[in-house]
Amino acid sequence: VNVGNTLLAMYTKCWSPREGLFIFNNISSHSVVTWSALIACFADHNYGLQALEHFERMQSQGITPNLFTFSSVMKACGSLGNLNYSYHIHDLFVRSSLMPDLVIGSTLVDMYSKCGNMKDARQVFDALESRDLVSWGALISGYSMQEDAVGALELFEKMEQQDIKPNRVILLSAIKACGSLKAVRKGKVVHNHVIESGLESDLAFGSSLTDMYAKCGSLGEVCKVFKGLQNPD
RNA sequence: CGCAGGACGGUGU
Repeated sequence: VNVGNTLLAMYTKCWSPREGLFIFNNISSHSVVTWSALIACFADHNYGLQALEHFERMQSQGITPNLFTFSSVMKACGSLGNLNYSYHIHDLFVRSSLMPDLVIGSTLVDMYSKCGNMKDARQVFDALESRDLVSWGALISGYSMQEDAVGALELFEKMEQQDIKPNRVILLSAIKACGSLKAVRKGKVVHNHVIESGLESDLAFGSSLTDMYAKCGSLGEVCKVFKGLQNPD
């Protein structure tokens, strides 16, 4: 069977690593696109080691990684929590002379966060030339995952100051941080963002808000969330 | 003209 790059590219996310590898093995000629698609497939399914292995193999075939390759390998480093390889891939990227884009930027932030290295995550974030909600979200949920609720809320407030509207992912992390800090006042502010964004009916917020208010000891607010009441004022 | 890469909460296991 010979499957074209286009087909490979189209369905990467639907395939298990097993299927992805099978398809890859049945393609007669490989390019950076087919290699990257395979590595992305591994990375997506938390097969970090296989992603790194195949990245090494790709390089040994003399194929030069592109932005797609790098972002997938960085994602694999994050899921493995492999800080050494993270430094390695970051270094390779810098020396590649590829121009970093938004995806690379937030992937790096996420990679260092998942390795537990918030210092580098923050440094990358601060150095980004442009940021979108994913970049912000990667760092905020990084702080949140590392149980640095203060860091998460500080960043959230920085967003508010810049009038950047938080999205679902960011709000979820902020709510979690408010719960850890028992910051009920801030929690209500975040709750208002949720309402303004029309996300109250999202079931994820029901349980996160309930958890947050419960940790804050605000049982009245818990009831309101349950009844799906809007904030009167 | 399509076409491969990025952040995900609570609970339980």
